[in-house]
Amino acid sequence: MSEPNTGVYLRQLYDSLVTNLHKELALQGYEEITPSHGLVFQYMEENGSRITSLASLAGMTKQSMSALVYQLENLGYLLRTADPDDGRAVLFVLTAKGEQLKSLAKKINRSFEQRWEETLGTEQYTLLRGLLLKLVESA
Amino acid sequence: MSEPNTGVYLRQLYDSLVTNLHKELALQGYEEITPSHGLVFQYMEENGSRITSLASLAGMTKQSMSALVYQLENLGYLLRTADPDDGRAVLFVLTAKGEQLKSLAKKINRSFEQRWEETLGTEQYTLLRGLLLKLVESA
DNA sequence: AATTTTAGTCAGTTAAACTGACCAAAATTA
DNA sequence: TAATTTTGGTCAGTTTAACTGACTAAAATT
Repeated sequence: MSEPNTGVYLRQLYDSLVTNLHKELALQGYEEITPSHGLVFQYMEENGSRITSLASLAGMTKQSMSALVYQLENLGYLLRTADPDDGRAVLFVLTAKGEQLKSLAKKINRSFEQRWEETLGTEQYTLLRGLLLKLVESA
Repeated sequence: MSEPNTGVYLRQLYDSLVTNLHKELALQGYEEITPSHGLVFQYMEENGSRITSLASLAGMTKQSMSALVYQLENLGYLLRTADPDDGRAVLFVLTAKGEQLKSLAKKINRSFEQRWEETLGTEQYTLLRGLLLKLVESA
């Protein structure tokens, strides 16, 4: 193979992060949590989110997002409440269990990224993040 | 949301690359090619690859890889030949159509990355690639 | 008041992975 | 060299996570 494209690097790094996260979560008893559940935690708003808004943030259909939140609700990570302002809508909020998982996941990812930071040095790692952010924002 | 982790950036950028690639390929008539087919093209060796080796490089089971190469064979991108040195094995090689697709995909990705390079400037983009490579290699 | 849009569900489909059981050829070991 | 184990691959069936289409009811618009 000649020069691998940047995409190959991006994918490998992202995969290693996700694999690590779910391996660690499984070790700590959260075996039922899958990568796609992560999207829900990532996009949940403080005072509750609607399926439609989660779906649009995560870039998937509301039917698919509906399935994800239904699973998380049944597993006790989310609570379904009625939206006081809109009789059609449903608001989901994180339960205590949900908050716990979210902060554990954050911790696991932070410590994994710590290894990246150590590999490059803090300065270079900050630089890397800045460059990535610039690309994300330019899209 | 507070500071997004680096993984979020990596995923967004990778997704945009893949989405662009398959949108462009579809426009040029390769609608039948899916992201997972890309793994085959990425890991194919010059003088033919075995299912087992492709599977291991791509990090999936041989059954799954078997399905992918079967599809690509039926679509005319791969040719199945017997391995002269091993009666159990099968060698797949790219057909002319397969080579064409591979080089088109490369071109599309290169020009997409070109936009990233323009956003950051060549120097910073080279730096970014170097940092990513360092992380990939440290794994 | 009638119509259209929006939030969400139900039902069914598809894509892409998985496991388990198996066969035949090759490699290893006794 | 014969018996056993490993390896390359297939077949059959399952699972996960997405999808589309058709629908209901509430809200917003005309």
